[in-house]
Amino acid sequence: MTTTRDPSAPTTVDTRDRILVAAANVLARRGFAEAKLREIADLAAVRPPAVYYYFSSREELLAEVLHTGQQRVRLHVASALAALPAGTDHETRIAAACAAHLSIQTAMADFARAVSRNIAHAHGPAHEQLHRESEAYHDLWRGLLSAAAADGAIRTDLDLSTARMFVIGALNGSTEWFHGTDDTERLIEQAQALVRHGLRPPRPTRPHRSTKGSP
Amino acid sequence: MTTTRDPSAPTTVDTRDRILVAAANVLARRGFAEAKLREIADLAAVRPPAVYYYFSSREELLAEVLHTGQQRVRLHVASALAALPAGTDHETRIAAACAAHLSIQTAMADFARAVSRNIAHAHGPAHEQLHRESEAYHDLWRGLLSAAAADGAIRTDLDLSTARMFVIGALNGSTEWFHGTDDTERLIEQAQALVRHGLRPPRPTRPHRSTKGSP
Amino acid sequence: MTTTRDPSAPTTVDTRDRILVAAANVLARRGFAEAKLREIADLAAVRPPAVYYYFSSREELLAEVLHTGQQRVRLHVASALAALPAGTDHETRIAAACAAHLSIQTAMADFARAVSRNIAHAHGPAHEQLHRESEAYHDLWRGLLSAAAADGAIRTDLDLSTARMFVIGALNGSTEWFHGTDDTERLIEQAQALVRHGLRPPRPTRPHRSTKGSP
Amino acid sequence: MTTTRDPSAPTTVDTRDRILVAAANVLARRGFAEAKLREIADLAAVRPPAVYYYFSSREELLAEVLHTGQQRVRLHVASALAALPAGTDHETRIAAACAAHLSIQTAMADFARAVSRNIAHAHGPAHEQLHRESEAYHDLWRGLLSAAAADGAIRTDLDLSTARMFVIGALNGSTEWFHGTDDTERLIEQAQALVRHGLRPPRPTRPHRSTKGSP
DNA sequence: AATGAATGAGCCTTCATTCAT
DNA sequence: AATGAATGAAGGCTCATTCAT
Repeated sequence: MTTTRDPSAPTTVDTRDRILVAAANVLARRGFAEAKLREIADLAAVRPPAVYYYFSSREELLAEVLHTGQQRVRLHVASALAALPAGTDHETRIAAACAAHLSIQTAMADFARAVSRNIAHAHGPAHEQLHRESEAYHDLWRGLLSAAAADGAIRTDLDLSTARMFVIGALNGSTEWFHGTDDTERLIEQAQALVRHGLRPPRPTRPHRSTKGSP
Repeated sequence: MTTTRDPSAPTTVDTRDRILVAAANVLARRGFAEAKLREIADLAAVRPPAVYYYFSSREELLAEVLHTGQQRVRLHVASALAALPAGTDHETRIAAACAAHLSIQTAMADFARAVSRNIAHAHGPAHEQLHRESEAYHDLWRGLLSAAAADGAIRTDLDLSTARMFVIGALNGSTEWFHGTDDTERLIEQAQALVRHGLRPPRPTRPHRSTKGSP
Repeated sequence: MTTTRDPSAPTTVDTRDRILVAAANVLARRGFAEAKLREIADLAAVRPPAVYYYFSSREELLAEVLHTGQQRVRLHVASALAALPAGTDHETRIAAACAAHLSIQTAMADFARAVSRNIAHAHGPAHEQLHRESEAYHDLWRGLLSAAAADGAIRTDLDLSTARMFVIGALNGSTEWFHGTDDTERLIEQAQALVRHGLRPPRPTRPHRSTKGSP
Repeated sequence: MTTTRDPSAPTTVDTRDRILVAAANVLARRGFAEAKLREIADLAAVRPPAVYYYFSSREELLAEVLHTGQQRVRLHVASALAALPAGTDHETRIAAACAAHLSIQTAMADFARAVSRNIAHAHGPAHEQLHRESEAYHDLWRGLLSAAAADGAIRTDLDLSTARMFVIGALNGSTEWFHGTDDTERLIEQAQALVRHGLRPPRPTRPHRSTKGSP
């Protein structure tokens, strides 16, 4: 009856990760309250009590999934923007942010879905952390858009806040209908096209050499 | 026997409705699995067993909330489109659909949120129904966009399916950040602007000669 | 929405009886704890609260079913014995008791089964009454057997108490396997044969000089 | 590590068995629907959820009690018959079956009562199993009686089916009135006497020429 | 490093019963 | 004479969590 483990099998570190990944999957599929420790443990090939060796509670495990999912997206987008050559025009920067968001979101689909499908119902201590991280991501976009607007790269009839919410909402929403098996490049192009034209002023932005050039 | 009703003496119809509305609220705030009958009953000012006088189970109650939420949006949008004068141009029709969607979504915020926050986790018999209704709504938009595209009212680089998903996703997503206390008219204008420019071809849509030839 | 009743329909008295008969049926089929007021009411074509117009509680209703079932058997057997000509021999009297028991038991199958299947689990105030009535029936048989024994009509190796329990047990047990559609006369003959030979002493009882002369 | 077990430290096996035995007792006393998990758990000295560690549901637990109760009786009677010397005469075989039945029934009184008092109300999946096991036991007796009848060891006026039902019914019925504190040997003798004479033909069974011819 | 055994807390659901009508 | 509406009480079951090992 002893469940001897293959010595060559994943070590401790792997187990913690297996549990985290399993939790992301279950959390995405079932939702917060329906993400049972039993199903997570099954998926991670351990018994439920094993979870408590790595996480102090179910709540903490799920919170880590959500936080990881959120943070990775923000960091990935931030990296992508940082990697752009200095002086890259606003439209391109925004497009790059879209691409990075969709790219990481697709690559970490379970984590991304875990976030988008459960953040609304988060409560307790985890809620604070999620809110902060979310705010950080929005700050990133806020900067992106206000810089663009300052350079006249966004139509003046648009409210930057509202536009930002719609754009991020559209990107996040794609986890619900876009699946990894589809063509991610194409998804990105479409999103970029919609966003670019949705925000772009009547006349193409002058390549930004400054604030406002005179005609 | 007076014509005025004693507000403290709810009738049958009121009770069922109170429970449904309460369920929508709790379902939106807590999520499917955390929508406890106890909280719903408290909100409806009845004792939990009373729910079973009107609904055969918690599951059925919540399913009705979701179905109602979905259906109302679709019917409202369909009505709005039907009310447009024959020959209305495509851009205007799409804008009207956006307006109707956001308008009803704001008016029935709890139901709308109950849907958008829980449809991903629906399972069992309810899932089927939700999927069907959702499909019907997408059919509506599919028709809207393909008719527009056929008349050259949508940029040719756009994939209609993907564009549709992004647009509907963005509209639905607004339940998460737009609150009834804000200015709904402004929200609608912003959404319409984003969608209009996001989809519109380089040159303004030919004035729609569409239906009837010009004199 | 008014459920007007056909004036020619059964009157009050009938309703009470319908409920009682329905209760016997449900009690026999489901058992005490599973005999739900709802099913009884359905069968009696009334709504559950109507039961309270005729009976003070579910408990009382079910108790009346059990008591009625028990009492009718005893009274029927007593009548049958009383109807025998004075001086009837013991074997014949016992056979007559068997016949009467099986006969009424078959005729009131639901009541009889309600009793035999539930008396063991009776508790509370009803238990007392059932026990008393049961005791009265056993007294009847006690008298029957001890009179027979006194006249040498029962084998001396038999313990009258034990024999009585076995005989009554066998008769009652037949409700479980004998159904009204079978041949009741044949059932009675078989039971009489078994009991007669089971109790009879090696040499046929001297006819007590009564009915039949010897060949 | 000592060979003596600490009575206050029940092992797994003990717990499951304690629960089963407790369930038999409660099932016998209260009946199927009134056999509350709480009372069973109390009797087994565990908390109610512990039951679910060993049984998948209350229904399954109770079903196992009933099945065990039925099966043990059949197996015990079958063993007893198998242990008889080849060529044992029919009357003796039938008497041995009666003895074995009453003996095991007394030894496992709670299980036996659980069966006899609840089998009539069994329903659902459990009913099937109970019916099959019951049928197997009746098959055993059917063989016993028809073999006897074939050798002229049973009165020809008896219907074997009906006789079998009365006999088994009488034996089973004794759980209701015979208690372990009474003299089981005496009970068996009485039952055997009743059955023997009830079935025996006018002239003693021809010795069946059984094992060894008389000198 | 991980588990078998067990439990406290809590929820859905059923049901007998009440009461105004 | 009978019912629609509603409820208090109670039970089965699930689940996160603990702890000795």
